[in-house]
Amino acid sequence: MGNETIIIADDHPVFRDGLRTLIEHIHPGVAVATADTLDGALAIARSGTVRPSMFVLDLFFAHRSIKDQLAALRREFGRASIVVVSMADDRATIDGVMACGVNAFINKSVTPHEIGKALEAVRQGEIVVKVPTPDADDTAAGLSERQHSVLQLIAQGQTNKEIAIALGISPFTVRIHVSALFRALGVSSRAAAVTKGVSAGLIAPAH
Amino acid sequence: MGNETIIIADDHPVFRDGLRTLIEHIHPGVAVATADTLDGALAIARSGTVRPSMFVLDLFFAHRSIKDQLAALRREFGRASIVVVSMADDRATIDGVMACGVNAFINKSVTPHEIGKALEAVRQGEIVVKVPTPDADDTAAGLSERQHSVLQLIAQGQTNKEIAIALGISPFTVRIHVSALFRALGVSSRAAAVTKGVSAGLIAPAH
DNA sequence: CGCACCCTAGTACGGCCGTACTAGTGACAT
DNA sequence: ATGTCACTAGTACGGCCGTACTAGGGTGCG
Repeated sequence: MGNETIIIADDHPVFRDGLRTLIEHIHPGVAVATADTLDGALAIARSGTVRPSMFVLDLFFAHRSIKDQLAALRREFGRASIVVVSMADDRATIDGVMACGVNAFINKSVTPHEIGKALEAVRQGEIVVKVPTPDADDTAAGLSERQHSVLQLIAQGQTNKEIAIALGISPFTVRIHVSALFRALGVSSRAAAVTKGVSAGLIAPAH
Repeated sequence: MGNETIIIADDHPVFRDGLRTLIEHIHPGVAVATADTLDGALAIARSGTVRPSMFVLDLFFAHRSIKDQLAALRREFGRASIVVVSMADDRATIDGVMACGVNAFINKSVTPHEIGKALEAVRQGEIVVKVPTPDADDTAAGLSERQHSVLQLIAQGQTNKEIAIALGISPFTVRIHVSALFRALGVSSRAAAVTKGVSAGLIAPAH
């Protein structure tokens, strides 16, 4: 039977151990390996005689997102489930991660019981997104879709002209969105908008 | 003997439980209570017959910092140790928290063993700052002190003129620092500098 | 239908931004 | 003492920013 192997990668030891205990409790019999880096997890995955059945990965390692490496991981371990856990709970981050072909996104504020249920659902083949406050569509606090896009591009340091090209609209229109965005956030500069956006969980310090 | 009470408050259940297990293991006999909000922790603290000997508090609850409430907590529970745990590890955040009169700041990436040692040291009356990479004085990656100050003020959305007033120097000099800062960060706009600073852990999305 | 809201586009204007120069001071190391 | 580096101050200039107007099209609601 249980030649299942689950690999956990998280650079927060307490959370990592908690996750391990949790999985070993709900899935007795499966082999659980842990690592504190994505590379460590990969080393374990490639060295084993059996391929891992599931990855449980933190999205951020030392402030760096592993989002760019998820697609490659998906290709290399086509049969394995990939579960991403993260502090983030904003729509943009979740969408970006799910678009990489992972099986689940679970916020770290979710209770162990809920995490267990989610992992079980993933094992059954389900695609799962689990956040503590289940509001899948409140993209932002009063921000329109366009304003949210503009905010993300502003956070990347793009000028109005560059944003216009990126969105395929006129620079004049971009200005409208920028002004409306500032009004919505209660700020009056790009820099302030970025900090406000980060602290409000609207955007993530990507890359 | 052990009429000691330790109260843990963290909105991440897995981490919270891990912390509880850790403390119960190294300090068998103490009463450990947990809450998922600061208010919950306060309710426990005020209702108990004995005053808690130690608080272990997450700095962020649902993106909101409890920094503003630390000083009041310090006043109300003068005899208790206050330990702040957080994802953050930047100098600005740590300094801000320590200035509130807490006994310790521990980053969540620190190993359970190190956390245990730190908590023990706090119980002995020590002031402890524990981060995974123990470099208490590399304020920033190549940024001078002035550049770091300027970056923080930029993140607050302040103009060069406002920064000049805040630092007591000429707006012209501020420009010099801004340009140098951009060069150091490899960006060319204030907004990009903020995201870069956040993702590099140089600044925290305060308030 | 009228109203609200979002997105679009443009003009005008004052102001701030960011860079490139020059130039002086103090600290610290070789 | 010579060089390096951080910090200070100023001038000049092109460009981008943010706001305030006008103005039209689309969608959904009562």
